[in-house]
Amino acid sequence: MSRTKARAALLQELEAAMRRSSAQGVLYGQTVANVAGIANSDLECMDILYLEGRVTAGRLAEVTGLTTGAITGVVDRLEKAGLVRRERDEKDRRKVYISVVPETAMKIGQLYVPMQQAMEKVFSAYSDEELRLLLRFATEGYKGVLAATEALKGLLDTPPEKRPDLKLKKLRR
Amino acid sequence: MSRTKARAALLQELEAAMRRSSAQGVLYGQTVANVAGIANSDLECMDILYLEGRVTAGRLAEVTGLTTGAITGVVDRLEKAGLVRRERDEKDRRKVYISVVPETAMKIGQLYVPMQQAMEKVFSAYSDEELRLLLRFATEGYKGVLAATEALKGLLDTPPEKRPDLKLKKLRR
DNA sequence: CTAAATCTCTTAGTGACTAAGATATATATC
DNA sequence: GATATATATCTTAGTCACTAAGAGATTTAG
Repeated sequence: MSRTKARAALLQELEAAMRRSSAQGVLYGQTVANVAGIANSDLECMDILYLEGRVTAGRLAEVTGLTTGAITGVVDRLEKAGLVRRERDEKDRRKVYISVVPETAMKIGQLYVPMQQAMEKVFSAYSDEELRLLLRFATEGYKGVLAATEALKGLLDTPPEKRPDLKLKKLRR
Repeated sequence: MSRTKARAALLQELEAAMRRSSAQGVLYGQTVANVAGIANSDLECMDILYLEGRVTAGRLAEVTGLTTGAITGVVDRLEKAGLVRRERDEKDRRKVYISVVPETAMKIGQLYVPMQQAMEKVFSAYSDEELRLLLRFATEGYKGVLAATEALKGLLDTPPEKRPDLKLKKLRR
């Protein structure tokens, strides 16, 4: 087997492995939402709030791909559960900032403990240098996926009949 | 800063980076489902079928965490779209095997091309040895997440009042 | 042969979503 | 400063995928 062929096989295995683990990651998230008793998108928004800090309702819609109307519902539910707070922007009173209530949100955070422990255990087998490689990959991978998402969204804006031969019409509900 | 503290910081960064990229992965999947015009769970099932091959309806329910009733709906929609076929098991006629229709499912596969291209580009910057490290990590990470999911599911089966101090009752709808 | 178990499907009801438009506030133009 | 347009969120009506419960079909155990 040639050297390049070995690499191709490696890449394919890698793709499958990543697909599998990311699928399992999705299932973990679903389980968290289930245990917490909140909807999946609600948890997704909590995650965004955790990563981005205080964000506007519109920004949540933008990032999640939900309509602003749906976000109103998400925030209503999260607010009722005491997980977030609505705060009107004093400078631009149309805007509503959503921020987490740390004391309550902590309880959600605890549901990630099994995951963190599992990952710590995995990480413990790697040297600092190896971890830096993984970090580099995660960072670059994120950018790649982000770009790919934008590319794919581009297809949505292209009128269906002009899309490059996917012929998806028959698949639509 | 001590050596262990540096590592702790590295681990934290790594966790954030992985969280971000996996969240973006979820969004990519949502976009695929959107462009294809199928529901999110329908796509998830297509993914499972791709990874596991021909599986029973019950197995789909098990892996996705949906009820068997919901799976009936998923398979109905996928079958109507021509993406899968139902096949009764001749040996045990209660079972229904679901298998993809390759010619049609290919069209869904094409929606992953932007992602594959992005990842190829990322991978191209790594040596074979580095890729092997990534593969090892993806494989171990999968096992870790799988175990963590099971651990978390365990909480669901524990009666709420016996759960280790999460006090989630107030969060339930 | 009967009872229990297993696997999928059906039904009724619920909840989260979209599309469209209402409301409130901000910015631009005259 | 008044009017028109733009922006940000919320409301409403309708839709679709989900769950819970149980029915139907088949297999396995006694």
